[in-house]
Amino acid sequence: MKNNKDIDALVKFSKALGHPIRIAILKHLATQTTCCTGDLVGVLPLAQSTVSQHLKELKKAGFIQGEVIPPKIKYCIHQENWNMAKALFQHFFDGCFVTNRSIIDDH
Amino acid sequence: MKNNKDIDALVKFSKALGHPIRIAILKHLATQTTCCTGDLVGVLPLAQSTVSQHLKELKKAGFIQGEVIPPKIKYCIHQENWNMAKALFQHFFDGCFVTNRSIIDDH
DNA sequence: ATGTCTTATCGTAAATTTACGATAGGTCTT
DNA sequence: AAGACCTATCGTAAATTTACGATAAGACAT
Repeated sequence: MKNNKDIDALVKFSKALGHPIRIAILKHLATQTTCCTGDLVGVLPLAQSTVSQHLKELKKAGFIQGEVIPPKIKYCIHQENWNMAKALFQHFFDGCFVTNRSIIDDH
Repeated sequence: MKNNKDIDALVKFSKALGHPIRIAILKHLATQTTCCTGDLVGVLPLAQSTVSQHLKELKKAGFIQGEVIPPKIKYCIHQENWNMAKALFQHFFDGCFVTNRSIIDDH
């Protein structure tokens, strides 16, 4: 946790994880070999537009990616970013007790 | 990540981490042997009431605890819950991928 | 008791998030 | 070209979050 970019990333990831539906989506995606919006709509107690909105948030955070397979869109975990998020949280919880300088900007 | 209680806890922790000021507070608390509200107010670009509000959120999430040492209140990381959060995130990022079928079964 | 110091809470406005139905867009099939 | 299918986006209302100043609450000192 050395710079502001890491903090921003941590905040970004945390925000995305801060809703039970999005956790559910990620867990579902992680256990499916293939999964499109419609599948999630069928499982979640939400309107299609709302599910799409949550998918958009997860995509914006970098957790997932979509692949167009007409007429559907297959979603899956963005493995690289997933690992990055995992490392960020890990370092935060571990390394929060090692170095720190300025509270706002620890260059 | 077996039940809803874990998911709720994960969401609760994620929400608390979903704001840069709160990350800054946690990082600051983690490196101070002692730290009260006033110290944080002096360092953060926010009003006292706002800092107090963020501290309340962090306390609600379980990340921190306050000890009254008149006339101040000393805050510190709630170690037990901190470790619990760490474990939760770890299991979430790890355990979401107990199986990797992509090698055996494409799409 | 009064005043001081520190922090929490109240009241509020502005911004953001969440949810929905309706609609638009893109691709394939006929 | 028309229709069917799937998903994203738009417009929106309700709920939540964030920030502030003002005020209250608690403990000590005078």
